Formats: sequence, C-alpha cells, structure tokens
Amino acid sequence: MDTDKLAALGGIKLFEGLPQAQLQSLAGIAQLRRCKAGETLFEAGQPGTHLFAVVSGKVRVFRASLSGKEQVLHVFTGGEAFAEVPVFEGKTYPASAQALEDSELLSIPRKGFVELLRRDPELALGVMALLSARLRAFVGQIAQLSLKEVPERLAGYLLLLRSAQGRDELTLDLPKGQIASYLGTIPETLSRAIKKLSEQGLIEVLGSRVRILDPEGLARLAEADR
Amino acid sequence: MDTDKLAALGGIKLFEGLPQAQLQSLAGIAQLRRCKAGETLFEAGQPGTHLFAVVSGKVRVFRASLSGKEQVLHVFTGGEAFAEVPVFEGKTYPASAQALEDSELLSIPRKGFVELLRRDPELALGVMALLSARLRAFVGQIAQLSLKEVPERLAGYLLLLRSAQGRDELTLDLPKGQIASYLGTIPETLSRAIKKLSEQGLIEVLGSRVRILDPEGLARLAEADR
DNA sequence: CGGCTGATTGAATCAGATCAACTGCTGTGG
DNA sequence: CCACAGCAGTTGATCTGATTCAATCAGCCG
Repeated sequence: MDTDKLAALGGIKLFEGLPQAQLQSLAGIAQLRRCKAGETLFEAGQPGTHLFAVVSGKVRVFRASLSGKEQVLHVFTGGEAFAEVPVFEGKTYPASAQALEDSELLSIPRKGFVELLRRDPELALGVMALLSARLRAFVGQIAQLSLKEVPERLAGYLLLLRSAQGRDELTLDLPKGQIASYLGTIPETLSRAIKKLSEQGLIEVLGSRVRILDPEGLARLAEADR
Repeated sequence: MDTDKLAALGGIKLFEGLPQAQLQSLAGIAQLRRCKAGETLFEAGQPGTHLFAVVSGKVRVFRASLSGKEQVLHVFTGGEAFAEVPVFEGKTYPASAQALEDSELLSIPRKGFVELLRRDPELALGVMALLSARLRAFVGQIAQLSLKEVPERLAGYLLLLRSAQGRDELTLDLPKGQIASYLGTIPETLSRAIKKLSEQGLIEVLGSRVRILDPEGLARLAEADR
C-alpha cells in the first residue's frame, strides 16, 4: 500500500502541516525509491521531470567540468527536498545528483506537483520559502568563492557545522574530499588549510573529528578579508 | 493618482497577466520611487521589508567584502523584479543593491505582497518560476567561478550578451569594471583576458563595442576546461 | 586647460593547482 | 590470519593564473 509512502512523505519538512487529503494525493503520484551509494540520480542538462526528497541517506548535488573537477552545491539529508528548479521551468536539471550513501528517496513527477501547488497556497508559500532559502545560501556561496580564500571558507564551514551540531566537538559530515569540493578547492589545499588553522590554535583535528578551540577566532577569520 | 503606478506595474514581467483587480490592489500598496545613479537602495544584512521592481534604469545587486572588493550577483533593468528572497523569510537582504543609473523603482511591502500571493496561485507560480530561474543562474555562476578561468568566463558572458542582443556587434551593457566584478575578477585581469581573446581572433574590441568574430570558437572556449 | 575617473600595461608577488611520492586504513581473497 | 590492492588523505616541490602595486593613458566635465 501507500502507507510507507505516506510515512515517508510525512517526514519531509516541506510537506509538514499539509492536510491529510493533500498528502494522500501526493502519495498517489510519488514513487518511493531505494538507491545505493555512488548511484547517479540525474545529470546536469537532462530534462527535469521529477522533484526529489530524501527520506534517509545523503545526496550530493554538484556540477562537473569536462576535466573531472567538481563543485558541490549542496548535500541533502533526511527530510529535505531538492531538484525543485526544473519543476517550475519544465527545463533541464541545472546540476547533477548522486547518492553519497545508500538512500531512500521520494520522487514526485513535476506535473502532479504543480497541480497540488495550484490548489494549496500554503504549500506554495512553503516552496517559495524553500527556494528563497536556497537562493540565500547560493548568494553566500558565491560571495565566499569570489571574496575569500580557502582558510576563511573553511572557517565559515566549520562554524556552520558547529551551529548545526550544537557543540564544539564536531564530526565532519562528509569525507574531506567532498568538503574540499564544496569549498571550491581540492583535497591537497584543504589539507593545508586545516593544518594552518590547527597551527593557529583555532581547531584540533583527528581524522574526521574536529574540536573547535577558538570560535571567536574562527569567526573573525571567516569575516576577514586579507 | 495611482495611474502612473498602474502603468509602471503593468510593465513588470512578473505581473503580466495579472487580473486588473489584483493590479489595483498592488497599486494601492506599492510606492513609486525615483533614485539617482550611485544611490544605495539597501545593504546586505538589513531587514528586508520590500520587494523591488525596476521600471526604468539599472540596478546592480552585489556583495562587498570589508576590503572593498565586490562581487556582482546580477544587474536588473526595466521590467525586472528583485529582492524577493527576504519576502518569504522575513529576514535580511542577502546582498546590497545600488542604482547604476538614474532609475525609477517600484517598492512593494512584504506583507501585502504575501497576501496577494495567497489569493492568486498563478502569481505564486510566476514567483516560483522567477525564483527557480534565479537559482539556475546562480548555479551557473557558482560553476563558472570555481570551475573556469577568467577568459573562459568572459567568453561565456559575451555569448550571453550576444543572444540577448541578437547580433554580433555588441555594446557592453556595463562599464568594464562592473563586468570584471560580475566575472569575479578585477579590471586589470579582465583587460588582459580581453586582449587574449582578441589576439586569438575571437573578438574585436573598441571601447565598449565588441564584435564577435568567431562564435563557435568562443563557445568552445566557454565550455572548455584546461 | 587641468583634474578626475575608467581603462590599460608592466613587473613582482602570491594563493592555489598540479604533479608526484608516500602514509595509513579497510576490506578482500589466498 | 596475513598480504596486498585500493582508496582517502597527507606532504613536498613546482608551476601558473590571478592579484597587487605602480605607472601611464584616454576620454570627459567643469
């Protein structure tokens, strides 16, 4: 039945507070899908037919260049929806998506979703809020990439993690290579940036465990420019 | 009266096809405002109270670093709406805005606009399409910044202008310094990139007039990575 | 005619990418 | 159970694209 789909839909933040009837009709059109780590969900440039949501697992959205360099745009985890852009344009996916871990996903066809939006203004407002938040994040990312250097970007990222995890002993949520790609650099350079922050006494790193020693110092660095 | 406001509102693409009644109620809350070249409309971090639309003139939206370096995110001209992000979050403007020329603007308070959205699903869909288009553009910009070098970004920008202006004799729509800032670099570097493309026989530049000599070559370059 | 701003050119410097070697870890198969 | 393949991460040496600093030039307005 749709009961597992319903449960999965209920766990998506975007659909919180949606009346039962709407959830039902979503369950009618949504597909529940399992995929393995490393699996590609879609590629930049392909026609964008579906909206996705992560039930469990982890998905990265990125752009690749011909030479194989990649820029991570965002990593989505349980409860988050993504790939909304082509829903409203009927065009292609602007980026590629790949599962980082074994994951469960919901995929919702564009057509039906738009119908739902037309009928439920509150959901529409939720979507607009989501898109806006994404825009805000991208504005920040663009500014970081062009205005700051790698150690500063790293400092910003660590502070973000800190506020997400709510303490000073962090666990890196991604392999370092992926973090490098998110910060717009390569593993070698990230490695050196980590060393630099460590030498300055701002952090302490052991594998994927990071201890924030000097949050204010990090914040100062993250704001700083040369 | 509101007749000039109505005319101005009618010229905004986002509001095209809006029923007369809705336009009226928009006119009731919108402010028509004139501002001079160089004037700042709002700054990143300020509480975002208004949505804007350009009636005439030109506005740039950008982020500045403390040291005075700036990254242009977008330049808006007649008929375009901007600063939608804080409307749906009630938070701050993620970037700053400044008039590049003497301009006429509409400013629409957040509150009333959200009301309107609740009542008109078609407008809401229009807003979502707008936000999505913006996201797509930002994805492209992020990829360019981190995956390509300056001459390649310039090639992409020129091709964009070409398709916007519909011919091979282009007029640069911005002073070169602003173009540099949009491309994530500085005037000196842009100048050298222009020289490089010229020497390769791809373009011919005289002041702010550019002639595209080899569109395919430019396209190849724009796609290329090292 | 100065004086200002925008643009260009040259030389020096620097952050980050590249290339290459090496470490350590994990998981698989002999 | 150990060996070795393979991948993630680190470290060092070098190279290069871009920024910085400085000087010059062109156009424009008062």
